[in-house]
Amino acid sequence: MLKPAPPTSVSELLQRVETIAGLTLGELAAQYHFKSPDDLLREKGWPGQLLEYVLGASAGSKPVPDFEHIGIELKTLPLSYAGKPLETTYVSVVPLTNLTGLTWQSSSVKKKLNHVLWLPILAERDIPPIDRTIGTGFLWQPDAQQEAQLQRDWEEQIELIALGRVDEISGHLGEVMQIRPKAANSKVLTDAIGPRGGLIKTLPRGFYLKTQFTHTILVNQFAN
DNA sequence: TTGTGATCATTA
DNA sequence: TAATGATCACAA
Repeated sequence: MLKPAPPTSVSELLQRVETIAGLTLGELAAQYHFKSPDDLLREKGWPGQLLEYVLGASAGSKPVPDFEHIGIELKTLPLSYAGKPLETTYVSVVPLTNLTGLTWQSSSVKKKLNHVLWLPILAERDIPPIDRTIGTGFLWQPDAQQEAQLQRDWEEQIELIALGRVDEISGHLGEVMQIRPKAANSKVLTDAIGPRGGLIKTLPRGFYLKTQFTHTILVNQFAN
């Protein structure tokens, strides 16, 4: 099959999502002649890349939503047999310099999470990647409470960074969204504000949604 | 080199 | 066993 064109409307995207619900990742990959690794030790991003391809998301790493025309971000959500998220969800890189004037409203997190297409995958670790089943995808936008939680976590941790205290941040901070390393390995360094106001070198970081938060999104969705 | 797609694997 | 810190492939 040819590479699918980007969906031109939300309803078209949702139709495609319905079509793939219930298939395994391996079945989908075979249909589109997409590679199928035996494990994810070296291709951790494979589920997301396969789904992006099949649903017609813009390829590559651009600072725009996956479905640019309709402003929707695609996120796969790996679930246990019990239906709980197995992993945190990466959102975006954490800015560590040039924070002056940066606000929640103008933040990358706010933009990224404005409109998300969640695609649950039954992805317990004892299931080989190709046998993992795609669930029912659904659109989500943060409600007032969720946005308030995200904003509080963002502001609290960005303030620490602005104060030059990035090295005091670890994954335990944040009620629903944490900051953790996001790099090729622990030797990668980038600029950040230091305790005396100058620049220091530190590990690149990313914002991640905690599993408790994505689980709540899931429960709300399938309760309605 | 940096950002996007994430999961791996050791620690607590 | 959940969560934090570490890691991998690829594109631009």
